[in-house]
Amino acid sequence: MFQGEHKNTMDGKGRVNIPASFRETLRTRYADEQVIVTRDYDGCLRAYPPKEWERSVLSSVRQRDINDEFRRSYERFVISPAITCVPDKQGRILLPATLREYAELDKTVLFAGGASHFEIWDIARRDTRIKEDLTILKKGPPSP
Amino acid sequence: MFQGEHKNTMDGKGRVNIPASFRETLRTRYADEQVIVTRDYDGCLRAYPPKEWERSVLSSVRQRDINDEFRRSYERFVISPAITCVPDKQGRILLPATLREYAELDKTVLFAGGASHFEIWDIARRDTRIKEDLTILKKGPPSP
DNA sequence: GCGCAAAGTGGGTAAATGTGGGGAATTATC
DNA sequence: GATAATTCCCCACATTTACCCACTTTGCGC
Repeated sequence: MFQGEHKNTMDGKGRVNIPASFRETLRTRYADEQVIVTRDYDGCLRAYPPKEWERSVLSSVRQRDINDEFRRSYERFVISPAITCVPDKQGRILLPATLREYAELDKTVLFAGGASHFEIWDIARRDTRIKEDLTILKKGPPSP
Repeated sequence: MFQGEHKNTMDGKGRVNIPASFRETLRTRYADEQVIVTRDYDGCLRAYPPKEWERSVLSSVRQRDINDEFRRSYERFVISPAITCVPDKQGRILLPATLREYAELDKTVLFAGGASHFEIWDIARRDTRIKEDLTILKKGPPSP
């Protein structure tokens, strides 16, 4: 389980440290170090352990018809920019320029745990997003 | 597996470097260097390792009747402009003028990984396309 | 507080990757 | 057949990445 929010700083080379607790989860629960990072359509990046990537992303998209509009968009937007990141000796990953630009990451980035994945945010973006979420939540869930 | 998005620049002669990770995939997974490049009907180019070209393009089209309208269009549009590209010593391929013009490639081009092929895009075209994809994705998947 | 270990940050250097261009060989054009 | 254009095959250089080491900061024990 990836949980909690952690701020780490990205250096000039585009390297960021994965929070130790997330690395711990990767080791113990997935017997793996690497993660698959891609963009999320809320403006952040998402990282999955390879098993989860296969289980919750690839396999679900494959159930759709190959010419399905949603599937094609999803593949272009989510699948194709995905890259496998292997942490270096210090536990850092190098985020490729294209993903960094998309998520507007600069110095301080925020790692946010999800159940079986985690997100990587630019702080400012996350803040505005959280505010939006708050108003959505206060309205309450849709009736049905 | 071809994965990730990579920006490379095409020089005045029409040469572009294939991203190193794609070349790596070609070597290790296909024991080959060359790729077959053709047009895709989303406005970009598509490159296949020869084996995949045979497996996922040629063989599937051959299953259609030779007088089938779709097959005839497909052959004219996709099969016939295809050319085999062999990387030079630096790992670059020379894209023929006709394909370059079709995809409106000029300076900076984007290589986007697919499962068993990759695409070559003009950045601006890809961006507008991605924006469309984003609105499709935010609407959520169709009810199945 | 003090000390230790773990976590996080920064930078140097060699290798790998990407870019540009010259000139010979080949092909096209008239 | 001569000339122009294109392609191929080198070499040289710039940029980026991988790998290593060292330092600072944080958390936690006594």
